Amino acid sequence: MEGLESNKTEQQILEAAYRVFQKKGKAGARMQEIADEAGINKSMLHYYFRNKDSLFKKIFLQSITEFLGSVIPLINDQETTWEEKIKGLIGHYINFMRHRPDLPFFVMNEINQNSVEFFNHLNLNIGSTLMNSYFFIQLQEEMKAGKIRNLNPLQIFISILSNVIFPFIAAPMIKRVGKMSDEDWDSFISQRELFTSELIINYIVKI
Amino acid sequence: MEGLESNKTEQQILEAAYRVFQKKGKAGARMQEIADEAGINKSMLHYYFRNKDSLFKKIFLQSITEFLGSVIPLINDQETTWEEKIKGLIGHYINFMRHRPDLPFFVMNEINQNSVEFFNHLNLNIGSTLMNSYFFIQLQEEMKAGKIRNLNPLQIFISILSNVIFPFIAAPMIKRVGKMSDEDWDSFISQRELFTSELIINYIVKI
DNA sequence: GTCTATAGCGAGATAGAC
DNA sequence: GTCTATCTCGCTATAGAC
Repeated sequence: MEGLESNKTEQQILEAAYRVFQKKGKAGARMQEIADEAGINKSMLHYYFRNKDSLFKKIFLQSITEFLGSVIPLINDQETTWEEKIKGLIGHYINFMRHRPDLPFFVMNEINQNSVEFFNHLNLNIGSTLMNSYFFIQLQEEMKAGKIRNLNPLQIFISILSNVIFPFIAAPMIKRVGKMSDEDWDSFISQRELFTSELIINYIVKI
Repeated sequence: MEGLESNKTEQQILEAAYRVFQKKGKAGARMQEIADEAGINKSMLHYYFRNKDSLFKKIFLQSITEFLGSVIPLINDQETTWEEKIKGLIGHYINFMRHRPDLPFFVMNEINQNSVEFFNHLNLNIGSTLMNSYFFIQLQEEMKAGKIRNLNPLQIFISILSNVIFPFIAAPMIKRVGKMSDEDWDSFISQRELFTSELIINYIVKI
């Protein structure tokens, strides 16, 4: 029973820390705020996670894994065409960003802030995974066969991310510039999914 | 003479604050670090700018103006076609990001952190400027005439920004994934300029 | 495991000599 | 205008009772 209780507390802290760190960043987050958000005494944070740094590290690792890890099955799916993969990636990230609008910003911000060593240290071999992915192989084969435009697959992949993630990062600015209500924003994002799919695929296939 | 001296000191502080705030963000920046960067005694920061908040406000306002203001002449140029404007925008931002890779990230981060009121308070009427720009008018006319695809001009504009700015925001991640040296990165960015131009224009013109 | 009280320190801000 | 010394406060972290 004690074990369960402690797990519950620990879990509440983690969930609160997840929200606060992503919203405020490491430097801007306050241990007191995390404690309040969790409805738990501040000293419990230290009891379970020793200090701010190690709590942050846990959250950051979880965040970056969610952000990058979720695409791996998608890009290595043997059953889908490259075109379906592109649509799948765009749909996945639109959906992801709708639920966690702060996450990619948080991840990239902290990578920029903390030394690169820290980032290298948690060795997520995303690199080779992406460059050797079935998605990239498919694209290269189609290019060799002259069926699609001859392009750098990494540029294609970055374009997908750019078009879907950036709008969420710039959301406050876009809402203001476009004088959008929350419903306007929702439909803008729905439109964006289609827009991006067509934008990218159209460019790739045109000879 | 005194006036000149003080201006010089003030200027050095501003330049140092510009760099430090953009790199570390408001919460992460230290007054001591700004002073060191400027080669100037810490108390001088308070002498000239009263406190951290007001120094930050100055830098933020300058940053957001640089970021948004520089495009206004471009999108309202009466002498260029919509196609030239797109190429111009892409070229401008690639060049801009090369010299100030931290700026857009900084601006958008602080907009997210600080309350929206603060952002509203510095009323830069970018909104109506963009939506009523000559660029948007040109696009709408071409659409009405059936010469280009019928699209939301704001989606087009956001796509331009996304494809050019996001890669710089995600630079450390991209470099790592692509195992890039600094020269690799440079050529990736050069390639990106062409890629983005073709990507966008190709989609717009295809009937 | 959970709480209260408090130590310790870093950072922003000020006082005051020059 | 510029410097040194110092105040003050907020935040992380710990001690210790229960």
